[in-house]
Amino acid sequence: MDGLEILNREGIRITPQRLAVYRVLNEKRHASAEEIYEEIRKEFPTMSFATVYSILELFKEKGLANELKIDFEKSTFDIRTDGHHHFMCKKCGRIYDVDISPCETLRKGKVNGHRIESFQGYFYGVCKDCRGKEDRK
Amino acid sequence: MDGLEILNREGIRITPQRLAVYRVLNEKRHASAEEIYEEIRKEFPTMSFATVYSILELFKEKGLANELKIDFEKSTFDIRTDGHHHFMCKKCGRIYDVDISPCETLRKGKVNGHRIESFQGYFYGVCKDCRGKEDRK
DNA sequence: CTCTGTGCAAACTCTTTGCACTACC
DNA sequence: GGTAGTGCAAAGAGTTTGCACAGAG
Repeated sequence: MDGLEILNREGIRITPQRLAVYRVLNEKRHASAEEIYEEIRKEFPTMSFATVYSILELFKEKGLANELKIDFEKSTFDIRTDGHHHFMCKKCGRIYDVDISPCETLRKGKVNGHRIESFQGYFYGVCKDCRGKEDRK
Repeated sequence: MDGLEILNREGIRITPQRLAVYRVLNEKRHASAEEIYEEIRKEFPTMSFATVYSILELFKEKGLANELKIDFEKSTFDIRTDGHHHFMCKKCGRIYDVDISPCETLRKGKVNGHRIESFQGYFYGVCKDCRGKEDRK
Protein backbone atom coordinates (compact mmCIF):
# COMPACT_ATOMS: atom_id res chain seq x y z
CA MET A 1 0.00 0.00 0.00
CA ASP A 2 1.43 3.36 -0.86
CA GLY A 3 2.25 6.15 1.54
CA LEU A 4 0.07 8.78 -0.12
CA GLU A 5 -3.01 6.65 0.37
CA ILE A 6 -2.20 5.81 4.00
CA LEU A 7 -1.42 9.38 4.96
CA ASN A 8 -4.58 10.64 3.30
CA ARG A 9 -6.67 8.06 5.09
CA GLU A 10 -5.36 9.34 8.42
CA GLY A 11 -6.10 12.92 7.45
CA ILE A 12 -2.41 13.77 7.42
CA ARG A 13 -1.49 16.71 5.25
CA ILE A 14 0.78 15.55 2.45
CA THR A 15 4.33 16.85 2.23
CA PRO A 16 7.34 15.37 0.46
CA GLN A 17 9.06 14.96 3.83
CA ARG A 18 6.21 12.93 5.28
CA LEU A 19 6.02 10.72 2.23
CA ALA A 20 9.76 10.20 2.42
CA VAL A 21 9.71 9.19 6.09
CA TYR A 22 6.85 6.80 5.40
CA ARG A 23 8.63 5.30 2.43
CA VAL A 24 11.94 4.78 4.24
CA LEU A 25 10.26 3.27 7.28
CA ASN A 26 8.15 1.04 5.09
CA GLU A 27 11.24 -0.20 3.25
CA LYS A 28 13.43 -0.75 6.30
CA ARG A 29 10.59 -1.87 8.61
CA HIS A 30 12.71 -0.87 11.66
CA ALA A 31 14.87 2.25 11.68
CA SER A 32 16.33 4.83 14.02
CA ALA A 33 15.70 8.54 13.55
CA GLU A 34 19.26 8.86 12.30
CA GLU A 35 18.91 6.09 9.71
CA ILE A 36 15.77 7.73 8.39
CA TYR A 37 17.45 11.12 8.37
CA GLU A 38 20.54 9.86 6.51
CA GLU A 39 18.46 7.97 3.98
CA ILE A 40 16.26 10.95 3.15
CA ARG A 41 19.22 13.35 3.08
CA LYS A 42 20.59 11.52 0.05
CA GLU A 43 17.88 12.92 -2.19
CA PHE A 44 16.59 15.70 0.04
CA PRO A 45 19.62 17.49 1.49
CA THR A 46 17.67 20.09 3.46
CA MET A 47 15.89 17.51 5.60
CA SER A 48 16.43 18.24 9.26
CA PHE A 49 16.39 16.10 12.39
CA ALA A 50 13.67 18.23 13.93
CA THR A 51 11.40 17.37 11.02
CA VAL A 52 12.18 13.67 11.21
CA TYR A 53 11.29 13.60 14.90
CA SER A 54 8.18 15.69 14.42
CA ILE A 55 6.93 13.41 11.65
CA LEU A 56 7.67 10.28 13.67
CA GLU A 57 5.76 11.77 16.58
CA LEU A 58 2.82 12.42 14.26
CA PHE A 59 2.95 8.87 12.91
CA LYS A 60 2.93 7.50 16.44
CA GLU A 61 -0.14 9.55 17.33
CA LYS A 62 -1.94 8.38 14.21
CA GLY A 63 -1.01 4.77 14.85
CA LEU A 64 1.20 4.52 11.76
CA ALA A 65 4.37 3.69 13.68
CA ASN A 66 5.57 2.42 17.04
CA GLU A 67 8.58 3.40 19.06
CA LEU A 68 10.77 0.64 20.51
CA LYS A 69 13.45 0.85 23.20
CA ILE A 70 15.04 -2.46 22.36
CA ASP A 71 18.33 -0.70 21.64
CA PHE A 72 19.57 0.93 24.86
CA GLU A 73 21.33 3.68 22.89
CA LYS A 74 18.44 5.07 20.92
CA SER A 75 14.84 4.67 19.80
CA THR A 76 13.85 2.37 16.98
CA PHE A 77 10.75 3.09 14.94
CA ASP A 78 8.63 0.24 13.67
CA ILE A 79 6.16 0.44 10.80
CA ARG A 80 4.19 -2.51 12.16
CA THR A 81 1.72 -1.46 14.80
CA ASP A 82 0.04 -4.77 15.57
CA GLY A 83 1.21 -6.28 18.82
CA HIS A 84 4.28 -8.39 18.21
CA HIS A 85 7.67 -9.05 19.79
CA HIS A 86 11.20 -8.24 18.64
CA PHE A 87 14.60 -9.82 18.60
CA MET A 88 17.82 -7.82 18.54
CA CYS A 89 21.15 -9.40 17.62
CA LYS A 90 23.98 -8.34 19.90
CA LYS A 91 26.52 -9.03 17.16
CA CYS A 92 25.11 -7.19 14.16
CA GLY A 93 22.51 -5.01 15.84
CA ARG A 94 19.74 -6.03 13.46
CA ILE A 95 16.20 -6.12 14.74
CA TYR A 96 13.81 -8.88 13.68
CA ASP A 97 10.08 -9.24 14.11
CA VAL A 98 9.05 -12.17 16.25
CA ASP A 99 5.64 -13.57 15.57
CA ILE A 100 4.62 -15.85 18.37
CA SER A 101 1.08 -16.29 19.56
CA PRO A 102 0.13 -14.11 22.51
CA CYS A 103 0.65 -15.78 25.88
CA GLU A 104 -2.13 -16.42 28.38
CA THR A 105 -1.40 -13.17 30.22
CA LEU A 106 -1.68 -11.03 27.11
CA ARG A 107 -4.90 -12.75 26.09
CA LYS A 108 -6.42 -11.96 29.47
CA GLY A 109 -5.34 -8.33 29.28
CA LYS A 110 -4.66 -8.32 32.99
CA VAL A 111 -1.83 -9.28 35.31
CA ASN A 112 -1.72 -9.12 39.14
CA GLY A 113 -4.80 -6.92 38.93
CA HIS A 114 -3.13 -4.37 36.63
CA ARG A 115 -4.85 -3.59 33.33
CA ILE A 116 -2.54 -4.21 30.36
CA GLU A 117 -2.94 -1.73 27.51
CA SER A 118 0.22 -2.45 25.56
CA PHE A 119 3.39 -4.46 25.79
CA GLN A 120 6.89 -4.78 24.39
CA GLY A 121 8.60 -8.15 24.23
CA TYR A 122 12.32 -7.85 23.57
CA PHE A 123 14.58 -10.83 22.98
CA TYR A 124 18.36 -10.43 22.83
CA GLY A 125 20.95 -12.87 21.57
CA VAL A 126 22.75 -13.94 18.41
CA CYS A 127 20.75 -14.07 15.20
CA LYS A 128 20.59 -16.93 12.72
CA ASP A 129 22.90 -15.11 10.32
CA CYS A 130 25.62 -14.37 12.86
CA ARG A 131 25.40 -17.89 14.26
CA GLY A 132 26.05 -19.21 10.77
CA LYS A 133 29.15 -17.04 10.49
CA GLU A 134 30.42 -18.31 13.84
CA ASP A 135 30.00 -21.95 12.81
CA ARG A 136 31.93 -21.46 9.58
CA LYS A 137 35.02 -20.30 11.43
CA MET B 1 20.82 -10.76 52.97
CA ASP B 2 23.03 -7.80 53.68
CA GLY B 3 25.00 -5.78 51.15
CA LEU B 4 28.39 -6.27 52.74
CA GLU B 5 28.08 -10.02 52.40
CA ILE B 6 26.87 -9.88 48.81
CA LEU B 7 29.54 -7.44 47.69
CA ASN B 8 32.25 -9.49 49.37
CA ARG B 9 31.04 -12.65 47.71
CA GLU B 10 31.42 -10.99 44.33
CA GLY B 11 34.92 -9.80 45.17
CA ILE B 12 33.82 -6.18 45.10
CA ARG B 13 35.94 -3.83 47.16
CA ILE B 14 33.84 -2.34 49.94
CA THR B 15 33.19 1.39 50.04
CA PRO B 16 30.44 3.32 51.80
CA GLN B 17 29.13 4.46 48.40
CA ARG B 18 28.77 0.92 47.11
CA LEU B 19 27.03 -0.25 50.24
CA ALA B 20 24.69 2.74 49.98
CA VAL B 21 23.78 2.04 46.35
CA TYR B 22 23.15 -1.60 47.17
CA ARG B 23 21.03 -0.72 50.18
CA VAL B 24 18.87 1.83 48.32
CA LEU B 25 18.34 -0.49 45.37
CA ASN B 26 17.53 -3.36 47.69
CA GLU B 27 14.93 -1.25 49.50
CA LYS B 28 13.32 0.25 46.43
CA ARG B 29 13.71 -2.84 44.21
CA HIS B 30 13.45 -0.61 41.09
CA ALA B 31 15.07 2.82 40.90
CA SER B 32 16.51 5.30 38.44
CA ALA B 33 20.05 6.62 38.80
CA GLU B 34 18.57 9.90 39.96
CA GLU B 35 16.41 8.31 42.66
CA ILE B 36 19.42 6.46 43.98
CA TYR B 37 21.52 9.62 43.86
CA GLU B 38 18.92 11.72 45.70
CA GLU B 39 18.37 9.08 48.34
CA ILE B 40 22.06 8.69 49.09
CA ARG B 41 22.68 12.46 49.03
CA LYS B 42 20.48 12.82 52.10
CA GLU B 43 23.10 11.27 54.33
CA PHE B 44 26.10 11.47 52.03
CA PRO B 45 26.12 14.93 50.44
CA THR B 46 29.30 14.46 48.43
CA MET B 47 27.90 11.56 46.40
CA SER B 48 28.17 12.27 42.68
CA PHE B 49 26.26 11.05 39.66
CA ALA B 50 29.44 9.71 38.10
CA THR B 51 29.88 7.42 41.08
CA VAL B 52 26.28 6.24 41.01
CA TYR B 53 26.59 5.30 37.34
CA SER B 54 29.97 3.69 37.82
CA ILE B 55 28.69 1.56 40.69
CA LEU B 56 25.57 0.56 38.76
CA GLU B 57 27.77 -0.45 35.84
CA LEU B 58 29.84 -2.59 38.19
CA PHE B 59 26.74 -4.20 39.69
CA LYS B 60 25.49 -5.04 36.19
CA GLU B 61 28.79 -6.69 35.30
CA LYS B 62 28.76 -8.72 38.49
CA GLY B 63 25.15 -9.75 37.97
CA LEU B 64 23.89 -7.87 41.03
CA ALA B 65 21.53 -5.61 39.07
CA ASN B 66 19.77 -5.33 35.75
CA GLU B 67 19.06 -2.30 33.62
CA LEU B 68 15.55 -1.85 32.22
CA LYS B 69 14.34 0.48 29.48
CA ILE B 70 10.69 0.22 30.38
CA ASP B 71 10.56 3.98 30.97
CA PHE B 72 11.29 5.76 27.69
CA GLU B 73 12.81 8.72 29.54
CA LYS B 74 15.52 6.99 31.51
CA SER B 75 17.00 3.71 32.69
CA THR B 76 15.57 1.81 35.63
CA PHE B 77 17.80 -0.44 37.70
CA ASP B 78 16.42 -3.66 39.12
CA ILE B 79 17.89 -5.59 42.04
CA ARG B 80 16.30 -8.83 40.81
CA THR B 81 18.40 -10.51 38.19
CA ASP B 82 16.39 -13.66 37.59
CA GLY B 83 14.43 -13.53 34.32
CA HIS B 84 11.08 -11.92 34.97
CA HIS B 85 8.76 -9.37 33.36
CA HIS B 86 7.71 -5.88 34.38
CA PHE B 87 4.63 -3.74 34.40
CA MET B 88 4.73 0.06 34.33
CA CYS B 89 1.72 2.17 35.23
CA LYS B 90 1.14 5.05 32.86
CA LYS B 91 -0.69 7.00 35.58
CA CYS B 92 1.69 6.83 38.55
CA GLY B 93 4.86 5.61 36.86
CA ARG B 94 5.42 2.80 39.33
CA ILE B 95 7.10 -0.37 38.11
CA TYR B 96 5.94 -3.78 39.32
CA ASP B 97 7.50 -7.18 38.96
CA VAL B 98 5.44 -9.62 36.94
CA ASP B 99 5.98 -13.26 37.73
CA ILE B 100 4.48 -15.38 35.01
CA SER B 101 5.87 -18.68 33.95
CA PRO B 102 8.21 -18.53 30.93
CA CYS B 103 6.44 -19.03 27.63
CA GLU B 104 7.22 -21.85 25.22
CA THR B 105 9.61 -19.63 23.23
CA LEU B 106 11.68 -18.69 26.27
CA ARG B 107 11.86 -22.29 27.40
CA LYS B 108 13.19 -23.33 24.02
CA GLY B 109 15.80 -20.56 24.06
CA LYS B 110 15.37 -20.11 20.36
CA VAL B 111 13.06 -18.21 18.02
CA ASN B 112 13.06 -18.18 14.19
CA GLY B 113 16.53 -19.73 14.38
CA HIS B 114 17.92 -16.90 16.53
CA ARG B 115 19.51 -17.88 19.85
CA ILE B 116 17.89 -16.11 22.79
CA GLU B 117 20.28 -15.11 25.56
CA SER B 118 18.10 -12.68 27.47
CA PHE B 119 14.77 -10.95 27.26
CA GLN B 120 12.78 -8.04 28.59
CA GLY B 121 9.01 -8.26 28.85
CA TYR B 122 7.40 -4.89 29.41
CA PHE B 123 3.69 -4.41 30.05
CA TYR B 124 2.13 -0.95 30.12
CA GLY B 125 -1.28 0.11 31.41
CA VAL B 126 -3.01 1.22 34.57
CA CYS B 127 -2.08 -0.47 37.83
CA LYS B 128 -4.43 -1.96 40.41
CA ASP B 129 -3.96 1.03 42.70
CA CYS B 130 -4.74 3.66 40.08
CA ARG B 131 -7.69 1.66 38.78
CA GLY B 132 -9.09 1.66 42.34
CA LYS B 133 -8.81 5.44 42.46
CA GLU B 134 -10.58 5.77 39.11
CA ASP B 135 -13.49 3.61 40.29
CA ARG B 136 -14.00 5.65 43.46
CA LYS B 137 -14.62 8.84 41.51
C1' DC C 1 -4.22 33.74 1.31
C1' DT C 2 -3.99 31.36 5.44
C1' DC C 3 -2.39 28.18 8.40
C1' DT C 4 0.43 24.26 9.07
C1' DG C 5 4.97 22.26 8.31
C1' DT C 6 9.92 22.73 7.80
C1' DG C 7 14.75 23.96 8.87
C1' DC C 8 18.10 25.80 11.73
C1' DA C 9 20.33 26.50 15.93
C1' DA C 10 20.19 26.33 20.54
C1' DA C 11 18.61 24.03 24.60
C1' DC C 12 17.74 19.96 27.41
C1' DT C 13 18.14 15.39 29.63
C1' DC C 14 20.45 11.49 30.67
C1' DT C 15 24.79 9.37 30.73
C1' DT C 16 29.87 9.05 30.16
C1' DT C 17 34.67 10.58 30.48
C1' DG C 18 39.20 12.64 32.16
C1' DC C 19 41.72 13.62 35.81
C1' DA C 20 43.26 14.88 40.39
C1' DC C 21 42.28 13.65 45.07
C1' DT C 22 40.95 10.12 48.51
C1' DA C 23 40.67 6.03 51.02
C1' DC C 24 40.33 1.01 51.04
C1' DC C 25 43.09 -3.14 51.86
C1' DG D 1 51.90 2.49 50.41
C1' DG D 2 49.95 1.21 46.29
C1' DT D 3 46.04 0.67 43.67
C1' DA D 4 41.36 1.20 42.86
C1' DG D 5 37.42 4.34 43.79
C1' DT D 6 35.35 8.90 44.18
C1' DG D 7 33.99 13.66 42.94
C1' DC D 8 33.91 17.38 39.97
C1' DA D 9 33.31 19.56 35.76
C1' DA D 10 33.04 19.19 31.15
C1' DA D 11 31.80 16.55 27.15
C1' DG D 12 28.72 13.56 24.45
C1' DA D 13 24.63 11.38 22.43
C1' DG D 14 19.94 11.52 21.38
C1' DT D 15 15.98 14.25 21.39
C1' DT D 16 13.14 18.54 21.86
C1' DT D 17 12.00 23.43 21.39
C1' DG D 18 11.43 28.32 19.53
C1' DC D 19 10.96 30.92 15.88
C1' DA D 20 11.21 32.73 11.17
C1' DC D 21 10.49 31.26 6.50
C1' DA D 22 8.27 28.19 3.05
C1' DG D 23 4.74 25.64 0.94
C1' DA D 24 0.22 22.82 0.93
C1' DG D 25 -4.60 23.27 0.35
